[in-house]
Amino acid sequence: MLIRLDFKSTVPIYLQLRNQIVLGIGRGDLQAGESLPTVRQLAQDAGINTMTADKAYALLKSEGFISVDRRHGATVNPARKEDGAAESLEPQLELLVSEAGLRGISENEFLAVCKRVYAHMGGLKNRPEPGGR
Amino acid sequence: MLIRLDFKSTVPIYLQLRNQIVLGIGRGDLQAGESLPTVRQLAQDAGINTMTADKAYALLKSEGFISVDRRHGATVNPARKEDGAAESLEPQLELLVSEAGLRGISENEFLAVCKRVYAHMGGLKNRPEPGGR
DNA sequence: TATTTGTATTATACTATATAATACAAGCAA
DNA sequence: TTGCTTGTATTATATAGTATAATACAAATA
Repeated sequence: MLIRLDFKSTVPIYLQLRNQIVLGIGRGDLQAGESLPTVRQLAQDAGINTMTADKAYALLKSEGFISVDRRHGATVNPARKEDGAAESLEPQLELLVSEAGLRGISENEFLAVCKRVYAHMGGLKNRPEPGGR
Repeated sequence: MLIRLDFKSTVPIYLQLRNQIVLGIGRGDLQAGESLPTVRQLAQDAGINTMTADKAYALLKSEGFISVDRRHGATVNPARKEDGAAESLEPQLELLVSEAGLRGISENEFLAVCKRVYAHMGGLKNRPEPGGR
């Protein structure tokens, strides 16, 4: 998967890296169970320090999005239902909705954008059962 | 409007301040045309430095959300339609949707949360016409 | 005229971020 | 076993963002 970093951005590199990987999973570029490059490989490809790449992996690991195993390297975790996940979305959405409103975006427009985003994010289709092979 | 700051947070104070004001507008606590406290008043109320409060106002001003006039102080701008506003939402929503997906939230659940948020955000109801006094 | 306003300047301190240079134990391949 | 790669940790250093304090000033107000 191609990682693109913006060194001019105010967003820290390790966070950009983490976000790109999350987006990669959302888009379907990265599948559950798939291996991620080693921290050294990733750091070299992106032209950054090993510890910065490690920081991104550590964050993803702490969020439960990837598993790091010395034998298999880092692998993508399958989506798993977290308690109160929907509720924890609310604060972020409240801010986003408020900003959108100030920019003249109506509720219907907002929902339309959400649906449009889902339409081209093939990575997280509703999986029927986690047990399904 | 009550401003609540978390000094333990990694989110900078000036950003928390800016977000709280945006949320206040979204909720309806602050109406278009309404005056905001002076930077000195706000700084004193919140127990922070004047320049930190100023930084929040400067940001809100640069975003076009408030107007600062030496005669009337800072006032809330009415929502105005920006070109490409809906499109600029997409990157943020893509990330949020990806994160939600990884936390086991389906598209329908996500949309339900959006609607729930809109339901209790009275501040940005679809105004019929900007000219409608 | 005196006060309050937004805004700017300077200096200082703290923290987060990023890098470099190593180091080490666990696992793997020869 | 030996050598290599892995994730991870440590230490040191540099830079930038954030926050504060102490002033200052012109514009506007009372």
